[in-house]
Amino acid sequence: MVGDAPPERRHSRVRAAKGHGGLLRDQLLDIADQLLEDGGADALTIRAVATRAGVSPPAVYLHFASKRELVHATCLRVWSSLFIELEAVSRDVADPVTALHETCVAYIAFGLRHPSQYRLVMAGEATEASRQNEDACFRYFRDKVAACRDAGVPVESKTETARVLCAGVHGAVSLLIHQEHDAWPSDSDRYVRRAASSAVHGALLTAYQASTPSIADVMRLG
Amino acid sequence: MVGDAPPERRHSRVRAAKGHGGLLRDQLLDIADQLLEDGGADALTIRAVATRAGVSPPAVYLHFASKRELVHATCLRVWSSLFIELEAVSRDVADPVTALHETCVAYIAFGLRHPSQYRLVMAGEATEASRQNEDACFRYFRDKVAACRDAGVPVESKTETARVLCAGVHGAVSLLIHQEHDAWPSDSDRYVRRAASSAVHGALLTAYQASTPSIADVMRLG
DNA sequence: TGTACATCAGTGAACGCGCGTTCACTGATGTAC
DNA sequence: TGTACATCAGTGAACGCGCGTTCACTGATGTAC
Repeated sequence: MVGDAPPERRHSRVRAAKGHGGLLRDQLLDIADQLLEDGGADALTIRAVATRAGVSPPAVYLHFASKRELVHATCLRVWSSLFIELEAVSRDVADPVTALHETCVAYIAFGLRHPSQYRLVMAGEATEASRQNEDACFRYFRDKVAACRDAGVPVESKTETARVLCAGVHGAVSLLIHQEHDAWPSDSDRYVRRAASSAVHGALLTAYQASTPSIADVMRLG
Repeated sequence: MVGDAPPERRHSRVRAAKGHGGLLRDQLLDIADQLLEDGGADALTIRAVATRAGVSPPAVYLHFASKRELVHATCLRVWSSLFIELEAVSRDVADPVTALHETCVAYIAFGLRHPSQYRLVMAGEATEASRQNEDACFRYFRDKVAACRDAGVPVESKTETARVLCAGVHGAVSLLIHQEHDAWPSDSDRYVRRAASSAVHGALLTAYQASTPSIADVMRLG
């Protein structure tokens, strides 16, 4: 190297105009989301967010009282976009079982499309609001199950059935996102639909057929 | 306080006899397991293990080259005890579908009995050996599915079927262990059997019935 | 049987790291007089 | 129109924490001569 390197500006972001400090807040949340995508939950630190925003670490505290609150706000965004996708997908489906299935497909697909975000909201430490969202999600599925029952599908307990259903879709996401991406099934769409179908069939079948399955049992169904 | 407190011995463990340094290794692994149970993965630190063993932190390095290796050894223990329980449960079951179901029950029950250990091996960073164990576990389930097919159950792809099955049982564990313990279903045994039954029914049914489920579809099965 | 010595199972103090967080300060900008 | 001032959006340096890990050292013990 010849000569000194030019002194680098570490904090490159231009300061917001006087009434518009809140602009940084939105940008920080975008960056938090991006960091999750790039490096997982461990990459989501106050310092990393600040650096990528071109700002000093203390600047983050102008908008979030603690790291916990930043993470919390990030989680709320994830839940919100999940709910939007879920609601969009079954809005015009008349058959309640098909609607339930499409909901499951959308749920699993969302999880696989946003693995780090999914891990964060499901496996992260549970704040009060995040648990409320989990509950809301559970109730969403339970209502879909209730619609099936109203249409004549025999369901003994919609809560228990919804629980097993949630276990199925959650597992379909969770199983994959905890593995290397190159171990995923080649036909991702096929896997999603199959897992969703299995969850729906399994949950609804077990809703009134609670005995230990045997081969005669299974053969009769097919 | 009157007078000085007696100088406390920070490292209380009596040193092992000369040829028996390896005794500490086993004890450290027991303690690692216990720490997981008591405080989850975050509580598993070199310092905590050493402290609880009544030993200084560097002593741990006499038996494990790094924290990673300690964690790895802990994981291997977990896998090993899981396999033992899985194999015990279906050894004398003739009906292959029932055997599969009992395997699922044992898997889910194991996960719920050892939540922190389960999280560690499934959600922790994947070492080479831990992935080999995951593979072995998957193959175990796939072989059980193959046995069902050999007995006449129509299964198009045993790999895909096993994948969906694993998703089901994994989800049944994962869904609960990421929640507060007091949000768990009151009748844990009932939940386990129901989830296992759902996973088996769902996976085997979807093994040849891959179309989008509808209400007519479900009614016909019941 | 005595003794020098190698070995073994540890200790104690410290290092460096990245992290969340705090604190005193700054410099531009809109506003009241 | 000029100017003092309050406000706002930040900065820079530092603190304390727990962590994994290293390094020089120690003291008991079995063993060779």
